[in-house]
Amino acid sequence: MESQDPQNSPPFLFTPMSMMQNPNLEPQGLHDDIDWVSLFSGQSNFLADANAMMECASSSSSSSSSSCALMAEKSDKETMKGGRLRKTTRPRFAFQTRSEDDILDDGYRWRKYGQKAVKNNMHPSYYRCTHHTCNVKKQVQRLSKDTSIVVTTYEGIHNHPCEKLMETLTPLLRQMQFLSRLASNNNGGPSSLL
DNA sequence: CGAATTTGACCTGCGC
DNA sequence: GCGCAGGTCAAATTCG
Repeated sequence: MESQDPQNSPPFLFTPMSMMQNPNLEPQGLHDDIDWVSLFSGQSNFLADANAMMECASSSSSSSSSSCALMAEKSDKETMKGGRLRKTTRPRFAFQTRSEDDILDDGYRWRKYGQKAVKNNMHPSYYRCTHHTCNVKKQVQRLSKDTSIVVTTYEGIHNHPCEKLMETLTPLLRQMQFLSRLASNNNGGPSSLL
Protein backbone atom coordinates (compact mmCIF):
# COMPACT_ATOMS: atom_id res chain seq x y z
CA MET A 1 0.00 0.00 0.00
CA GLU A 2 1.34 3.37 -0.82
CA SER A 3 1.37 5.83 2.02
CA GLN A 4 0.55 9.42 1.20
CA ASP A 5 1.40 12.58 2.99
CA PRO A 6 -1.76 13.20 5.00
CA GLN A 7 -1.49 16.96 4.50
CA ASN A 8 -1.47 16.69 0.75
CA SER A 9 -4.15 16.13 -1.81
CA PRO A 10 -4.19 12.95 -3.92
CA PRO A 11 -0.87 12.12 -5.56
CA PHE A 12 -2.04 13.03 -9.04
CA LEU A 13 -4.32 15.89 -9.92
CA PHE A 14 -5.95 16.73 -13.23
CA THR A 15 -6.79 20.15 -14.46
CA PRO A 16 -7.14 21.77 -17.88
CA MET A 17 -3.83 22.81 -19.34
CA SER A 18 -5.15 26.33 -19.66
CA MET A 19 -4.92 26.67 -15.92
CA MET A 20 -1.21 26.25 -16.23
CA GLN A 21 -1.02 29.55 -18.04
CA ASN A 22 -2.14 31.24 -14.86
CA PRO A 23 0.96 32.36 -12.99
CA ASN A 24 -1.03 32.52 -9.77
CA LEU A 25 -1.82 28.87 -9.95
CA GLU A 26 -1.43 27.07 -6.66
CA PRO A 27 -0.56 23.43 -7.23
CA GLN A 28 -2.24 22.31 -4.04
CA GLY A 29 -5.61 23.67 -5.10
CA LEU A 30 -5.71 22.31 -8.60
CA HIS A 31 -8.31 19.68 -8.04
CA ASP A 32 -11.03 21.97 -6.71
CA ASP A 33 -12.58 22.93 -10.05
CA ILE A 34 -12.23 19.70 -11.90
CA ASP A 35 -15.20 18.26 -13.73
CA TRP A 36 -14.14 14.65 -13.35
CA VAL A 37 -17.14 13.24 -15.21
CA SER A 38 -16.62 15.21 -18.40
CA LEU A 39 -12.91 14.80 -18.11
CA PHE A 40 -13.02 11.05 -18.15
CA SER A 41 -15.89 10.55 -20.55
CA GLY A 42 -15.07 9.93 -24.20
CA GLN A 43 -11.34 10.28 -23.90
CA SER A 44 -10.15 6.72 -23.68
CA ASN A 45 -6.68 7.38 -25.10
CA PHE A 46 -6.22 10.20 -22.72
CA LEU A 47 -7.29 8.04 -19.84
CA ALA A 48 -5.11 5.11 -20.86
CA ASP A 49 -2.07 7.28 -21.16
CA ALA A 50 -2.73 9.11 -17.95
CA ASN A 51 -3.20 5.83 -16.17
CA ALA A 52 0.04 4.54 -17.57
CA MET A 53 1.84 7.62 -16.45
CA MET A 54 0.38 7.48 -12.99
CA GLU A 55 1.38 3.87 -12.70
CA CYS A 56 4.91 4.44 -13.89
CA ALA A 57 5.46 7.68 -12.05
CA SER A 58 4.17 6.39 -8.75
CA SER A 59 6.71 3.61 -8.79
CA SER A 60 9.59 5.68 -10.06
CA SER A 61 12.20 8.14 -8.92
CA SER A 62 12.92 7.83 -5.25
CA SER A 63 13.66 11.50 -4.74
CA SER A 64 10.27 12.72 -5.91
CA SER A 65 7.59 13.29 -3.34
CA SER A 66 4.03 12.03 -3.46
CA SER A 67 2.64 15.43 -4.28
CA CYS A 68 2.21 15.68 -8.01
CA ALA A 69 -0.23 17.42 -10.29
CA LEU A 70 -1.26 16.02 -13.63
CA MET A 71 -2.87 18.33 -16.12
CA ALA A 72 -4.35 17.55 -19.47
CA GLU A 73 -5.69 19.07 -22.63
CA LYS A 74 -5.81 18.40 -26.31
CA SER A 75 -2.90 20.12 -27.89
CA ASP A 76 -3.66 22.23 -30.92
CA LYS A 77 -0.22 21.94 -32.36
CA GLU A 78 1.80 19.35 -34.19
CA THR A 79 5.26 19.57 -35.61
CA MET A 80 6.03 19.69 -39.30
CA LYS A 81 9.30 18.72 -40.94
CA GLY A 82 11.86 21.24 -39.90
CA GLY A 83 10.44 21.51 -36.42
CA ARG A 84 7.62 23.87 -37.24
CA LEU A 85 4.14 23.93 -35.87
CA ARG A 86 0.85 23.06 -37.49
CA LYS A 87 -2.68 23.08 -36.14
CA THR A 88 -4.08 19.71 -35.13
CA THR A 89 -5.36 17.93 -32.07
CA ARG A 90 -2.94 15.85 -30.09
CA PRO A 91 -3.27 14.71 -26.50
CA ARG A 92 -1.01 16.62 -24.15
CA PHE A 93 -0.47 16.13 -20.45
CA ALA A 94 1.32 18.34 -18.01
CA PHE A 95 2.70 16.56 -15.03
CA GLN A 96 3.99 18.32 -11.93
CA THR A 97 6.42 16.57 -9.63
CA ARG A 98 8.19 17.82 -6.58
CA SER A 99 11.59 16.33 -7.23
CA GLU A 100 15.31 17.03 -7.18
CA ASP A 101 15.69 15.20 -10.45
CA ASP A 102 14.60 16.86 -13.67
CA ILE A 103 14.05 13.52 -15.31
CA LEU A 104 11.10 11.56 -14.07
CA ASP A 105 11.68 7.88 -14.66
CA ASP A 106 8.41 6.96 -16.38
CA GLY A 107 9.62 3.66 -17.79
CA TYR A 108 10.17 4.88 -21.33
CA ARG A 109 13.47 5.79 -22.91
CA TRP A 110 13.87 9.43 -23.95
CA ARG A 111 16.40 11.20 -26.08
CA LYS A 112 17.05 14.87 -25.53
CA TYR A 113 16.92 16.92 -28.70
CA GLY A 114 17.00 20.45 -27.43
CA GLN A 115 17.10 22.89 -24.58
CA LYS A 116 16.25 26.55 -24.72
CA ALA A 117 16.25 29.51 -22.41
CA VAL A 118 12.78 31.04 -22.47
CA LYS A 119 10.98 33.79 -20.63
CA ASN A 120 10.50 33.56 -16.87
CA ASN A 121 14.10 32.47 -16.53
CA MET A 122 13.23 28.89 -17.43
CA HIS A 123 15.29 26.45 -19.47
CA PRO A 124 12.93 23.74 -20.71
CA SER A 125 14.47 20.57 -22.09
CA TYR A 126 12.88 18.79 -25.03
CA TYR A 127 12.83 15.00 -25.26
CA ARG A 128 11.58 12.48 -27.81
CA CYS A 129 10.78 8.83 -27.23
CA THR A 130 13.69 6.75 -28.58
CA HIS A 131 11.37 4.05 -29.92
CA HIS A 132 11.69 4.32 -33.71
CA THR A 133 7.96 4.17 -34.46
CA CYS A 134 6.93 6.32 -31.52
CA ASN A 135 6.46 10.05 -31.98
CA VAL A 136 5.83 11.04 -28.36
CA LYS A 137 7.60 14.10 -27.01
CA LYS A 138 7.98 15.58 -23.60
CA GLN A 139 9.10 18.91 -22.28
CA VAL A 140 10.71 19.22 -18.86
CA GLN A 141 11.03 22.49 -16.99
CA ARG A 142 11.18 23.77 -13.46
CA LEU A 143 8.68 26.24 -12.09
CA SER A 144 10.31 29.64 -11.85
CA LYS A 145 8.57 30.44 -8.58
CA ASP A 146 9.28 27.09 -7.02
CA THR A 147 12.30 25.38 -8.51
CA SER A 148 11.68 22.25 -6.49
CA ILE A 149 8.71 21.54 -8.76
CA VAL A 150 9.39 19.93 -12.13
CA VAL A 151 6.73 20.31 -14.82
CA THR A 152 6.81 17.51 -17.39
CA THR A 153 4.58 17.97 -20.43
CA TYR A 154 3.89 14.86 -22.49
CA GLU A 155 2.67 15.22 -26.07
CA GLY A 156 1.26 12.24 -27.92
CA ILE A 157 0.58 8.66 -26.99
CA HIS A 158 3.09 5.82 -26.97
CA ASN A 159 2.32 3.16 -29.59
CA HIS A 160 4.50 0.58 -27.85
CA PRO A 161 4.61 -0.95 -24.39
CA CYS A 162 6.50 0.60 -21.52
CA GLU A 163 9.97 -0.95 -21.65
CA LYS A 164 10.50 -1.13 -17.91
CA LEU A 165 7.10 -2.66 -17.42
CA MET A 166 7.91 -5.29 -20.03
CA GLU A 167 11.27 -5.93 -18.40
CA THR A 168 9.50 -6.60 -15.14
CA LEU A 169 6.68 -8.62 -16.62
CA THR A 170 8.62 -10.81 -19.05
CA PRO A 171 10.18 -13.13 -16.43
CA LEU A 172 6.84 -13.35 -14.68
CA LEU A 173 5.08 -14.26 -17.90
CA ARG A 174 7.74 -16.84 -18.67
CA GLN A 175 7.26 -18.36 -15.24
CA MET A 176 3.49 -18.41 -15.67
CA GLN A 177 3.83 -20.09 -19.04
CA PHE A 178 6.21 -22.61 -17.57
CA LEU A 179 3.90 -23.33 -14.64
CA SER A 180 0.84 -23.63 -16.81
CA ARG A 181 2.69 -26.06 -19.04
CA LEU A 182 3.68 -28.07 -16.00
CA ALA A 183 0.12 -28.03 -14.76
CA SER A 184 -1.30 -29.10 -18.08
CA ASN A 185 1.16 -31.96 -18.22
CA ASN A 186 0.21 -33.10 -14.72
CA ASN A 187 -3.52 -32.49 -14.72
CA GLY A 188 -4.44 -32.28 -18.34
CA GLY A 189 -5.21 -28.56 -18.22
CA PRO A 190 -4.03 -25.21 -16.80
CA SER A 191 -7.38 -24.52 -15.16
CA SER A 192 -6.30 -26.18 -11.94
CA LEU A 193 -3.91 -23.29 -11.35
CA LEU A 194 -6.79 -20.85 -11.14
C1' DC B 1 32.37 2.79 -31.48
C1' DG B 2 27.61 3.62 -31.09
C1' DA B 3 24.37 6.16 -28.43
C1' DA B 4 23.14 10.15 -25.95
C1' DT B 5 23.74 15.03 -24.89
C1' DT B 6 24.98 19.81 -25.77
C1' DT B 7 24.35 24.00 -28.01
C1' DG B 8 24.18 27.47 -31.64
C1' DA B 9 21.65 28.13 -35.80
C1' DC B 10 17.51 28.05 -38.01
C1' DC B 11 12.47 28.12 -38.88
C1' DT B 12 7.71 29.38 -38.01
C1' DG B 13 3.82 31.47 -35.55
C1' DC B 14 2.14 35.40 -33.50
C1' DG B 15 1.60 40.08 -31.81
C1' DC B 16 2.25 44.76 -32.85
C1' DG C 1 6.54 43.73 -42.48
C1' DC C 2 9.34 43.16 -38.40
C1' DG C 3 10.93 41.36 -34.26
C1' DC C 4 10.39 38.20 -30.57
C1' DA C 5 9.62 33.74 -28.58
C1' DG C 6 9.16 28.92 -28.73
C1' DG C 7 10.47 24.70 -30.75
C1' DT C 8 13.53 21.76 -33.66
C1' DC C 9 17.69 20.51 -36.30
C1' DA C 10 22.13 18.87 -36.65
C1' DA C 11 27.14 19.03 -35.99
C1' DA C 12 30.24 18.57 -32.32
C1' DT C 13 31.21 16.59 -28.12
C1' DT C 14 30.81 13.42 -24.31
C1' DC C 15 29.78 9.07 -22.29
C1' DG C 16 29.38 4.05 -21.47
